[in-house]
Amino acid sequence: MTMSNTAGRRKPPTIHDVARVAGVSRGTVSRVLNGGHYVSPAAQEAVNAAIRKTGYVVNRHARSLITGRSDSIGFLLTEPQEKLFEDPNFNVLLRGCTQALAAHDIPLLLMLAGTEDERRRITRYITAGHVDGVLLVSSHSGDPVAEELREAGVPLVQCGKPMGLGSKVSYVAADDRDGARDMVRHLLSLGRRRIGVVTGPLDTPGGVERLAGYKEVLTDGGVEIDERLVVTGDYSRASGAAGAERLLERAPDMDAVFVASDLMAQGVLSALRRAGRRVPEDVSVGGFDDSPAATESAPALTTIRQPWDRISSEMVRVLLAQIGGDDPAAVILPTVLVRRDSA
Amino acid sequence: MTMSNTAGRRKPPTIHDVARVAGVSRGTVSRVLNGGHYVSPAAQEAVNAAIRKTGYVVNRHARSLITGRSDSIGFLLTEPQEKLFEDPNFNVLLRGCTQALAAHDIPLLLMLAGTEDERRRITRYITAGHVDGVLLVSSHSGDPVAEELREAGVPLVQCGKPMGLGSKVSYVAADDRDGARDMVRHLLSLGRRRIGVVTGPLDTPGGVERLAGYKEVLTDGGVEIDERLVVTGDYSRASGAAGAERLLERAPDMDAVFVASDLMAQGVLSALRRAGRRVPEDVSVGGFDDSPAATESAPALTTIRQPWDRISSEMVRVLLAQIGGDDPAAVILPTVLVRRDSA
DNA sequence: TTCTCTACTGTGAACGCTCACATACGCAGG
DNA sequence: CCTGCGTATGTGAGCGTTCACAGTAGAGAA
Repeated sequence: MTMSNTAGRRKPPTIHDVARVAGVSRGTVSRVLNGGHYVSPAAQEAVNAAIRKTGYVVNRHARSLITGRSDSIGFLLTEPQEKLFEDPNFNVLLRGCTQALAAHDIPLLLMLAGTEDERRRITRYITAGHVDGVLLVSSHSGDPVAEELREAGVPLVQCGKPMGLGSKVSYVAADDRDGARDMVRHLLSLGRRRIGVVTGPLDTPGGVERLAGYKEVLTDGGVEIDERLVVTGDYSRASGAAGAERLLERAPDMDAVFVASDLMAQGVLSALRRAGRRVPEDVSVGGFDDSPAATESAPALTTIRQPWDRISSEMVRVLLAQIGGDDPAAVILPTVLVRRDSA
Repeated sequence: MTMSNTAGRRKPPTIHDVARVAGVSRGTVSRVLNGGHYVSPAAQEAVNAAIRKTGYVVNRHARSLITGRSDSIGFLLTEPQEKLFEDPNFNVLLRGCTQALAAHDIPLLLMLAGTEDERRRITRYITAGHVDGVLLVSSHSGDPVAEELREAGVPLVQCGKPMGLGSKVSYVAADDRDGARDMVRHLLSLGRRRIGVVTGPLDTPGGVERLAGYKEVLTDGGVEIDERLVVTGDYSRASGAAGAERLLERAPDMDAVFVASDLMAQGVLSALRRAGRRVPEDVSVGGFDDSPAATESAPALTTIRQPWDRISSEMVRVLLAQIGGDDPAAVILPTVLVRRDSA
């Protein structure tokens, strides 16, 4: 990393310049910059005018050097990174977090830890205090990064419920179980009784919880659980198609499928079409996520909307609170059933 | 932005600690950290051992304060941000840039400038010198951000050829025109003669260039340009469907379509299906991008692959070179025709 | 020897900011 | 009158680096 100084950019004004122009001291300028307590209205105004006039922008490095915080936070993805391309939710989340942080004037550092090497590098970077906190996307269980960061005392908020022991780590998640309940209840209300399910990976809380909601509602509704109607996918489109094929093979009388993600549901739709089943006439299909893909499929997917915009803003809120000294917190947000054509 | 210091994180070791442990001075440690010139092998080794022992990580803020560079770069998206969700290429690009930078130990700051407010805030942030350079994604013409940053002397690399006057701004782009040529040549080789085109927005270089390639090959091949076979889309799936409908209406004898993006091509495929045309029997369809969507559609899309991984790494290379003092550079990378089922 | 040159090492200053402290100015109460 | 207190302001120190400069030591040349 060798970068020489760039020619043609002139030195930006410092707090000193502002103080001189405003006719006050550095201290007063600094106080105005940091909330304006103990500053007379006259000085306040003079400083603000001087800031406008000089075009002053605070030098965050100098500030960080003394405050010990970086005023920046990391967005860390430890999933294998193909997920980045397959899952549209990731985009919504990343955008939401970036904007929520921007509102606090905090830059977001994007960190991708696909390989072991990257993981080590990033862990060092974070624990060295170069970010004040971390927004973590990592649904798989046993992720050592989360544990390592937690032990190092780095403020941390996970997206989605962590699997491990209820270790004291903050997280924000949609109510997976309740969303699944809503969908399966909806399928029941349509008169369906042979309801299949394509779950997510069962080492992810989303996979487990959505399956649990499915079983709960069926049991409560007096429908017996048939394990032939339960298959596991990995949230990919292909695994959805494969899952549907397996379901049709094991339970040809299936009249509905609850699919734990929209992407998988797209695969399910293709497989059903190939098998000659009409959706929703022969088989109702319910997805999960309300991703953009949901409206693009034919027929449009009935699905469970996860409130991604709220998830991202809550993640940021919880993280900043934790950085401010609050205890870790768990936030679970309600989902919404979105009725379209597939069920 | 108020963040109190977090409890429970202890002070990281400084260059002083390393020097003490290694039995040398700060200066020597600093020299080892910055390339190790004029350091004896013995001192070198002692310092490295001390670094390992103490777990020292350089404090980038202190370094930046004196060097005047931030050793971080910004990834700036000025497109309306729905593009972020619709366009899978964006993901590939973002990931590629992050990783290419990671190899240089440079963090990437994600900046989204959707609104006017955000634009101003981000421009201030950048011109204040808080990043050493900017990777810019902004295909629309007349983007004032690019101009503003250029005037401020901020090293800048655009993704895609900028529209404006050949102003001296670096960019990295795929060879749009040549890619279009390849595809249309391919369609001609299949015996198609009534070849329609759904272009991108004509205020983007991609839109213009791909259309130019299309016209070039037809003219060279002795096929007369029929303006009824030319419609303009906006890279969205919906605009592809609408475009195909308009084409069919104006030229029912169309036997092929070159679509300027895979996403639009998906819309075209749906529209053709709805109109009862078989692909590729009745109408051949050629896309552009080779996005993940290309293999997911039915039939799988014949398309032009843009070398996104190389685009991102070249963007980073060019930007770092420019930060190092090099002149702005333009890089144009070759595309590849990927034959699948749709043509 | 003495002088120069090269390779290496240590030291003080400075980067731009915040924080703790000192100070100054009313204005109340004793 | 002095004391005390709350508000408002200025000042010095120091955050952890790098950089320029001043050395030091040893080798080779005069």
